[in-house]
Amino acid sequence: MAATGTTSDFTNPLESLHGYQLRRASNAIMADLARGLEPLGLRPTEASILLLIDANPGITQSEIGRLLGIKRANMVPLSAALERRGLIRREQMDGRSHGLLTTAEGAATCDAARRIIEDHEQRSFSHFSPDQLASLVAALRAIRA
Amino acid sequence: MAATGTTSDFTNPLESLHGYQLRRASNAIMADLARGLEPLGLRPTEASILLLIDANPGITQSEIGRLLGIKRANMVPLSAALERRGLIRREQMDGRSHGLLTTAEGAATCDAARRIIEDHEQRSFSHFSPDQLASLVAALRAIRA
DNA sequence: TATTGTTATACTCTATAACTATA
DNA sequence: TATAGTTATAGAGTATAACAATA
Repeated sequence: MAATGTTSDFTNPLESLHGYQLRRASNAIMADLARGLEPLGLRPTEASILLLIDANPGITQSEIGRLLGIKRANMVPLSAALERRGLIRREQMDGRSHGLLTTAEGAATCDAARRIIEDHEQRSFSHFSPDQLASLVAALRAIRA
Repeated sequence: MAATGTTSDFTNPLESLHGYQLRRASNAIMADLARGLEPLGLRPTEASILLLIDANPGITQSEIGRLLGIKRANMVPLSAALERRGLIRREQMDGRSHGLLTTAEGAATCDAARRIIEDHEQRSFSHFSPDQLASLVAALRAIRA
């Protein structure tokens, strides 16, 4: 075959691996979302934490970590950054734990993030039929568990 | 509801996002594969490079990077580590590029990696029907593009 | 001019160990 | 004893900018 540039002259044995396909798709999706959120100064992880606090006022760092699969220790700089930027605040709970809440600015930023995420989801997944999407999500949930 | 520990008392708005499901599934899969490859002293990225060299003797670093989505600059320490361990060797091509080849030990390690990866794929994806797997791969490829 | 390999560097995410204070 | 928050640290992966040598 002539080197037209449309295909590769190399064989990629990874392409037949489902795990590889999953990783490449995930990386592509996350990179696109990161670009979308950039104007807000939020990374995907920070946005996910903000959404979770907004939906669960008073939730603790540890609880967020459990829900999102983020280690307790790694939650510290993440929530500290959101607090420093005035997007969330802390409220003492029982002496060893604080509940997290969005500030007015945080709630507004959260709304903006939600719109960007929705737009991103539309762009990324609107090509699929409802049936295809349902079976995709079912597969992804099964893989996670 | 009583706090039985079987469900969460919190609402997770991320769960309805396909991108989030994709990332969590990808992270779970890659963590499992990393555990499987650990006895070989290979990380998933290193194993993927080794497989690609074994399937394409003489392939260059830059070509591998293009196929796997790894930047040229980031390929340097990766192939250097494989060479230092005696799993691959370089062969001068045209003065500015070298072809990469697996050594005998590298080919053997590659075989072992392939077996571990196959086992991992079986464990992770054998629950799905061929139809489900085909539509999953089609979806993941579409998302990547 | 474009490409290969390289160095240097920084950022994001993840992981573990260990400590304090509180329940 | 278990949990919440924290500090310190390390390791993967990814990103950009810049350079020399070569095509």
